[in-house]
Amino acid sequence: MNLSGRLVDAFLALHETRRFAVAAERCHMSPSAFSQLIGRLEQQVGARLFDRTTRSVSLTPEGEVFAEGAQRIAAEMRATVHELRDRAQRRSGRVVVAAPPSLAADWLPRQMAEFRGRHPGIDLRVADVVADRCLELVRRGDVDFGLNALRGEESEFEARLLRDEPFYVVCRAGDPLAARRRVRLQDLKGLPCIQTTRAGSVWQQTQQLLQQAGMRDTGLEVNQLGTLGGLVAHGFGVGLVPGSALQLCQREGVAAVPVADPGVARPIYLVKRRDRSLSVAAQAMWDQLLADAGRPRKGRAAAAR
Amino acid sequence: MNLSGRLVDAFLALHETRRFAVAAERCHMSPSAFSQLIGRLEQQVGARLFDRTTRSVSLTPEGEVFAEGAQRIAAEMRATVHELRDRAQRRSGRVVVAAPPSLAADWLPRQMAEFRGRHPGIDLRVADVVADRCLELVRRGDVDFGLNALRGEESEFEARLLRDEPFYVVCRAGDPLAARRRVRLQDLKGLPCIQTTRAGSVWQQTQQLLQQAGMRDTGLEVNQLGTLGGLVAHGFGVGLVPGSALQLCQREGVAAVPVADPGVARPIYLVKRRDRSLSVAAQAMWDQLLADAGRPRKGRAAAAR
DNA sequence: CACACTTACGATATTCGTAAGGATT
DNA sequence: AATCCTTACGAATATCGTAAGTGTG
Repeated sequence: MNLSGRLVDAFLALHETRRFAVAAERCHMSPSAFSQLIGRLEQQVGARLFDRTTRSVSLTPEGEVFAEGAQRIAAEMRATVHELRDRAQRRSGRVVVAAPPSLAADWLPRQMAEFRGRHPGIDLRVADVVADRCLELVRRGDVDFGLNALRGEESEFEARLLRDEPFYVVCRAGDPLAARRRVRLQDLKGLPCIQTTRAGSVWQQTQQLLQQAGMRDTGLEVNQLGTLGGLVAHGFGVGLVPGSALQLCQREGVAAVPVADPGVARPIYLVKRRDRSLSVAAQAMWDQLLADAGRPRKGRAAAAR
Repeated sequence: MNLSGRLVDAFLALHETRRFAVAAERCHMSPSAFSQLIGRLEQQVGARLFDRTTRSVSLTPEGEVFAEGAQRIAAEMRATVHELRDRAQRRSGRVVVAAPPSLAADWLPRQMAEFRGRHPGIDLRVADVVADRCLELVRRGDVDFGLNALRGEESEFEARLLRDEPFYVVCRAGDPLAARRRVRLQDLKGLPCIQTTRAGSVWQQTQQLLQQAGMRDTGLEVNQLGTLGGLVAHGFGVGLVPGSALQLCQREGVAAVPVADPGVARPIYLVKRRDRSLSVAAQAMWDQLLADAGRPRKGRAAAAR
């Protein structure tokens, strides 16, 4: 017993047209092949489905029973295949990406807008989370992939470096540092430092840098970069933030200067579960992000002013 | 694009077992063939459905989408095919037969009981109607076939003679006729006659006979044969009824004597629509009735007493 | 190197189309 | 005689199994 979509379609075609010849044509077949096909169908279901004389074709009582099932089967098949085709063609689907607040503030939305232009049918979502939760979301499958400074366990996650973000010192506009085109870590020695939350990747990375640089710990630790900007503006200290986060703390009276030391940068990885492949939609987004990273960098990260 | 039941089953098997080899065996195939089959499926739906390394097999996001549809499709197919198989095997179905009150009173129920014994799953119904409505029910498809003294239009109906029923004269037990083993029409001359309803086949046939015999019209016309029995018992006249109807008018003080004239009989036809075939269930009943008619007649129609 | 899926390729089975056959009007 | 479905039969296609190949742990 093996019903095939073609068998069902043929049945329905004959049911509707009540003509072998017409139904055969609709199914792109010769009348002969079509007749044999109906014969096979009847044999497979074990009952005659059509009463046929040369004059008329009509359903037997069993045929009527089958017709109802056939319609449901055909509908399910159509729906399922279409759904899948749509996803494969990127005409539908959903992509959920986890990203740190810095990237979620501007760069990622820009990417999403571009993606939406290309694939209007795909539903886009973003989970803006601190680094700590990013890998967790990826692991649980709550997001398709994540943008993160940590690439996770090699065995569990698959990561691709998207780019390295330079760090910036955020200080008061009046600060001597603000006049410089770039600074080095050693220049920061003894300066009061405002930290971001420990859950974020920035803290996890800058913690080392601050100690290397010998900066002074103010004890201030903010969850939102906007808060950092405010504290800096009012003289509580300086901050060390990656380029993409600049916009969030930039404001009147605040300046930013890139840190020039080689190797001082925040990597941004695309991270996915190693054991699961991306949906077609997610893969398209992943590819786009990667392609963008490969493009010659335009004036990203509103350069220091 | 052509989904087949096998393809869907294979998909589900692999989904459940997560092993090509095991799933292949469950589908009675070599691992190789199974692999190719999954490959074809993926090609047909246009998306990769499984992530497979030699170590593990799991669904892709598209595979998960497909899995839901596949389960519905498989369920529909199973249900539809089973339903049809059951009907073809006479394990389910329904038969509705139209019959005149006389046959519906005893003979038909007996046949139905026998049929039910053979095919307990088949739902049996009977429409006990006068001859006038019988063909109408058959025409409208309200019944699968009818038992009737009229065979209907040759072009519209297909009829098979089931048997010829002899007529009986129903009279008071004290009547001189009651003592005879059989009578002839000529013996009835001048006797007061009680008729059955004009809508029934009995009236339609006996009307002629009564005139031939020269009986006297009492003006009495009953709908129920029981009424006829009552009228006869109380001396209102005699009745002329077919064998199968005897039981309905038989009672204390009433006797019945067969009419011996050759050719004086009521034919009982099985009648169906010519342009529609019977359901498997109905055909089985039809065949049984026909077979019974062919069997040597046992003491049907509680002989005259 | 052992296991599990895939690919190659010849064998087999289905399915198709052309053409002849049969039935109905 | 015309129309429409079915059967016959060789051809094309699809599917299968054996066996070799490939990648992973």
